[in-house]
Amino acid sequence: MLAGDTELVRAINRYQVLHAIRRFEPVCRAEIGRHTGLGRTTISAITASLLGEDVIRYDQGEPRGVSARGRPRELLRMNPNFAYVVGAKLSMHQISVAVTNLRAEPLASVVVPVRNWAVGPDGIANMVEDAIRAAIVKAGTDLTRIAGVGLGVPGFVDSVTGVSQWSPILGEQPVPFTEMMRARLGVMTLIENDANLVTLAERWFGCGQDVENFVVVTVEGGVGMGHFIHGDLYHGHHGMGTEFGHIKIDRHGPPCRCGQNGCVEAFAADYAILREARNLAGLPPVHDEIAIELGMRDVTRRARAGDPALVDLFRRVGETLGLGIANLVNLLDPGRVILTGAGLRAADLIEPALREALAANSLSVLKGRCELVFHTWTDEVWARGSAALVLQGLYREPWRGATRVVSEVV
Amino acid sequence: MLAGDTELVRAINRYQVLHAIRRFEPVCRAEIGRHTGLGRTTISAITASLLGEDVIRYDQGEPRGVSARGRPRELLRMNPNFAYVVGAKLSMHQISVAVTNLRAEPLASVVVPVRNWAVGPDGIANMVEDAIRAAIVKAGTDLTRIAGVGLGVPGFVDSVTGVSQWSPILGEQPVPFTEMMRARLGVMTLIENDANLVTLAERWFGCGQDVENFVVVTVEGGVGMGHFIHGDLYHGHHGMGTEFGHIKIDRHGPPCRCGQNGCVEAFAADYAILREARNLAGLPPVHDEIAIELGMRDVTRRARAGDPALVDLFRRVGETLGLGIANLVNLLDPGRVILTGAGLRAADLIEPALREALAANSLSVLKGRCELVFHTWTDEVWARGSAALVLQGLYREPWRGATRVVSEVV
DNA sequence: CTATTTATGTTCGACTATCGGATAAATACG
DNA sequence: CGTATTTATCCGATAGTCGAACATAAATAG
Repeated sequence: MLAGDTELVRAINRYQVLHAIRRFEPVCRAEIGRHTGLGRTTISAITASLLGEDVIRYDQGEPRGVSARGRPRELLRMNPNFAYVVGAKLSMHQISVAVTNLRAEPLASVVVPVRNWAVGPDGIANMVEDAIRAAIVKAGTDLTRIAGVGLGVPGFVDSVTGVSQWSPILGEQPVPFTEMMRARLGVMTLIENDANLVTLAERWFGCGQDVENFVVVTVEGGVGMGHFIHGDLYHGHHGMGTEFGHIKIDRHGPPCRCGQNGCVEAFAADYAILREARNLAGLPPVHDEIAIELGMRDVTRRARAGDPALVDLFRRVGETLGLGIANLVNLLDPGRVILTGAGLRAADLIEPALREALAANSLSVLKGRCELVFHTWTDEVWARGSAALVLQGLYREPWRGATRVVSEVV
Repeated sequence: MLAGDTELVRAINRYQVLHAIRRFEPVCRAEIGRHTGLGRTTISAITASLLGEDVIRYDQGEPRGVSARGRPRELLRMNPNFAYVVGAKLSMHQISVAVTNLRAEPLASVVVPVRNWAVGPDGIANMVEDAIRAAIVKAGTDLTRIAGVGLGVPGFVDSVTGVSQWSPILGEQPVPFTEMMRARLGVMTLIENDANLVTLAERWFGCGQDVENFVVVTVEGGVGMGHFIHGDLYHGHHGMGTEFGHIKIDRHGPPCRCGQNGCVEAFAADYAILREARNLAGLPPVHDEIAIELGMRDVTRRARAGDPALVDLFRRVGETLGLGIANLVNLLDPGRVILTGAGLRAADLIEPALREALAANSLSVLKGRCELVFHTWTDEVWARGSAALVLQGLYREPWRGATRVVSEVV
C-alpha cells in the first residue's frame, strides 16, 4: 500500500543515512548531509538514534581530513559486529554453514558431509539446524545476536514464499523450507536458488558492485544464471530464478538431463563435456558425480597438454556458450555478464571461442557495449552470498518493500 | 536521492488517492479510505485539492449503492478531459497522430503518408510537428491543454535519454528526437520503441491489466518484444528494448535481415514467410514492402484454402515461434505471453504447432504455468500505446521516479 | 598572543501533513 | 417520528522535517 506518513519518512531517511555511512565510512555528519541532501538537524537526530542503538559508532582514530580548519569532525562508522549473519548452503554432498558479521567477514564455519539426503524434509531441516547451531557456538555467539539466516538450495526455489518447488535435495514436492527453519531457530530466514546466491555475492562483494544491471552465468554441474536489475534480483512471475541452462540453441543438439535436446547445459555442463570427451575416446558415459569431477580434471589436463580432439571440444563448448550468451545479451541487454563456476577451470581453453561467438551473434547495436568478465570462484562465495541475502533483507529500501499499490491489492 | 519529507508524503498519498479513483471510479471518499488505508481527514484534504484543480469531479448520477443507509456518499470520478494526450507513430510509409483524452479515448487523428523519409532528422521533426499541430486543431483544442506527447519509433530507442540510436526512419546515427520535439512543441515528450508501445497499450488497456509480469511478442515486418515487470517496462542497461527477434534458435537457419543466421525473425517475420513460400513455388524473393504485404495476404488465403505445402509452412513457423517463446519463458518466467501483430493474421494456422512446441520445450516446472494469449491487433493500439506512455509518465509513482539512491549518485 | 575565519554540530521555533476523536449531515428502518 | 447508521468535516495532538541562530573548536592571519 505504501501509505505515506511520518513513519515512512523516518524509515526512508534513516535508511539513507545508514546507507551513506555504509558506503562512505568513516564519514562525518556534514558529509552525510552532502550525500543525502538531508538537513543538518535531521542527520543529527538520526545518527544520535543509531549511536544509541549501537548500530553505528564513533571512529576511534581521528585522521583529520586534508584541509582541516574549523571544528574537527566526528567520524562515524558502521558497527559491523552489531549483529551476525548465518549462511547455509546445501549441495549434493555437504551442508556448509558460515557465520559472518555484517561485512560478510567470516567468524566461523562448519562443513557437514552428507552421505544420504533421503531423510525427508524434516530430517534435512534437523541436520541443517544442528549445523547452524554448531557454527553459532563455534563463532562464540548466540542466536539472539543473529540478524538472519540465508539458505542456498539448488533447484527451483520460490524466494518470495520461501517454498522449494523442486530440488534435487529437498525433493520434487513443494517444501516450505524457509518456514521450517524459521520455526526451528526463531530468526528471520531467507532462501534463494544457488545461482542467485552467487549473483548476490557478486553484487555485494564481487564484480557487480558498480553495475545496476548485470547477469551472472554459473557453469558447473549444471548451467545456471542470475539477473540483477536496478536494486533487485530478478525473479520471474512465479518467484523462481531464470533458467539459462535450459534454453535451446540447437534443436538437433545432444540430450539434456531435463529430458529435452539442445539445451545450453547439454553442451557446456561438466557432465556434457565429459560425455563428449569419453565418446570421442570410445568410452561409455559415467554418471557418478565424483567420477565426473575426476574425469573433468583429467580431460582438462589433457586438453591443456595439447590433445587436439579435446582442445577442439573445449573450443566448441566456448562457441556454444558464446552463442547462448549472445542470446542472453540480445534479450536482456545487461551492462555486464559475469561468468563463473567450477566449470570454468578450463576458462583459458574456452574463452577465445566464446568471445568470438558472442561477438558474431550479438546485435550490432549492442556489440561491444556489454562487458564479459570471467570471475574465478572461491569457496567463500556461498557464505558471502548467503550473508548478502540477509543484508539485502536487512537494508532493504523502505519504499521498495511495500511496493504493493492499490491496484494490486484488489 | 529520495529524501523523505512532507512533500514526498503528500506526493505519495495524492498518488494513491488518484490511483484509487482511477481504478474504482465512481467511488466515495470512505471507500478510497478502505482501499488506501489513509485516514478520512487526509482523503478529504486531498480530494478537495484535486476537485479544486478539476482533476476529479463529483459524479452527476447518484446511484446509491445497494445497502444504503446513512448519509449518502458523494461519488467521485476522474475528469478524463482534464488534459489531452498526443500519440505519434512513425512507420515506414506514414506518420499517424492521435489526440486522446486521459482514458485514451480518441478525439481526433491524422495520418500523413510519407513517400520519402530521407529529409534528415530536422526535416522529419518538422513533418511530425506539422502533423501533431494539425491533429490538435482538428481535436478542437490547443497545446496548452496537452499534457504530453508520446512518440513511437521503430528501431533502437533509448527511452531514458530520448535518443534514437538506430532507426530505419531516423537513421543510423544518434538523434535526440525527444528533445527536438519538445523544443518545437514545448510539451513533455516521451519516446519508445514500437514494440514497447504495444506493451504499454496491453498493460493499460489490453490483456496485461491484471498481470504484473508479462511479455508481449509482436510479429509483423519484424519480430519484436516488450517486457513488463512490476510497474515498469523493462529497458536493458543501455535503455533500449529487448530483442526477441534476433535470438538464434538454429545456427544453420536461414539468413536474417540483420546479417546473421537463424534468428527467430528469419523464420517468422512476414518477409521470411513470403520468401519461403515463393521459394517453394520456385519464385524469386521480393523486397518491396507493399509487395510483401500483398504477397502475404495471398499466401495466407491459399493456405487457408488447403494448399498442403503452405499449411506445412505455417506449421513450421508456429513450431519455430513456439521454440523461441519457450526460450523466452524459460529465461524470463513471465506470468503471461501476449502474441500480437499483423503477422498473426494466420494465427489459426500457426497456433496449434506453436502451443505444441512451447509445451515441448518448456521446463517442466514452468509448464502450464505461463498463459499464452493471442490478441489480435487493431489500428488503435498505436494511439493507445502512445497515450499510455504519457499516462505512465504522468501517473508515475513518486517513490519510483527518484529511485536513485545515495550509492548511485557517486 | 589575540582576533578572525571556517567548518561542524546542536538547540529552538516554525511548518506541514498525518491521525483519532468529536461533531454534523442525511437517510433508512422500525 | 426517533434511532441507528454511514459519510464527511472540524479540531487538537503528534511526529518529523527544515532554517536560523548559537555553540564549539581548530587553523590562520596580523
